[in-house]
Amino acid sequence: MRSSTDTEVEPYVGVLAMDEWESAVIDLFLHAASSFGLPKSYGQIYGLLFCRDQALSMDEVMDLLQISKGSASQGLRALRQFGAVSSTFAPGDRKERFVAEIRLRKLVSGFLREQADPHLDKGVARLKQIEVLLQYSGSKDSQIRGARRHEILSGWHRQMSRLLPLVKMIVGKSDRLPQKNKD
Amino acid sequence: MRSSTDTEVEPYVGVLAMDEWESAVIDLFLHAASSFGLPKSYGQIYGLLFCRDQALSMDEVMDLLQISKGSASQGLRALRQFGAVSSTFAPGDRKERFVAEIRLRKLVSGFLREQADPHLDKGVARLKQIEVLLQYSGSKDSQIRGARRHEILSGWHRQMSRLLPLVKMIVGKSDRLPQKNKD
DNA sequence: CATTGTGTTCAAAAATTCTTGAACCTTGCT
DNA sequence: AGCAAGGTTCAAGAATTTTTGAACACAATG
Repeated sequence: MRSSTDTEVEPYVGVLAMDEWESAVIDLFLHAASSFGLPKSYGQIYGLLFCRDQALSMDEVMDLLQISKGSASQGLRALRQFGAVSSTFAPGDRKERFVAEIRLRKLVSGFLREQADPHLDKGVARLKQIEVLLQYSGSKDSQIRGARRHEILSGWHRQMSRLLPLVKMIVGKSDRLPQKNKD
Repeated sequence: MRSSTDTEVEPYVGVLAMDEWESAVIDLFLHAASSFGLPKSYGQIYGLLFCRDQALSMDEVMDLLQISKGSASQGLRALRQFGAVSSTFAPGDRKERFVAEIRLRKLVSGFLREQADPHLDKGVARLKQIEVLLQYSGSKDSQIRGARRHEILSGWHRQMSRLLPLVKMIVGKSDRLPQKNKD
């Protein structure tokens, strides 16, 4: 009574349905994702997994969220990269199943690792590049001005480099809730 | 020797030219902007102003950056909103002139104020909405699961609300460089 | 070793976001 | 009031990003 080729003549909310509150949570993460500059589908996928107690397969994600295979595959891969979902292979089953990471510390540090750290690294290279160009600079005046700007940027870079680890620390404090904490 | 209707038959890098290091700085901010989810033109405009000692008019920004009137206008408005640029009216001149805010603390707090704070506020509303939907929820089981998720999200929200002011504080510390500091 | 179940890739389509520029305000000047 | 300079708006076009789905790869199974 739940073959997956059910029909396509009607709205088809999926054989596997969601509660309204789940849709609201998914919507919340959809908006959160796009405000972080991530594709909306990433947010949806994370949101769905966040709501569920048991791990879901890619098929279930596609079905519940009504998204394509490609989106599901790419989204799950990216989320795993961030450390926002982890996967398990149920013994005796070929399907990979996914669960959401719900420890804020892990989410934040994964996000920073993937998004902020690379930028800081590229920043170093860019600062060096500016330093080089400064030599060729037109007037002496411009050279001095450029040197000042370079100092400022270096200072900013240094501060950001200090801030990020601090954020990772702070967010970790008192992460646990009254509920069970499988750490 | 520097009329603004000069020619349009050649590449036209602008009568007002930039040094190479300035282009590199502008490029740096262009990338930074898009990694913050802001339009690239915002980054370019900020970068240009960041490089300069004297305030620039909108015309000069358009000319140097080769961007349209609309982009310049909107970009400058948005940057002012963030507190990333400020404008002055030179006495006896109708043109508005712009300078970049160089203090990292100001930049960060402006960004957080415009981007993060609104999200936290909307978050409160969303949490309430979820709480409501929870009542209608299908099974008792789903209701309990939903209540747990609601708790988790509330905890996250609380932590983020604590973190942001802290970040604003931390970035402010030792903002000044060897150079003069007009604070 | 052909087949089936699972998941990945990637070019093309769809959706979204950014930029442009012409029309339109507003203000100050004569 | 008429005019011109300075700036804003916003619909349309351009550019970019996201999603899709069909083709592909891989491994386990009969």
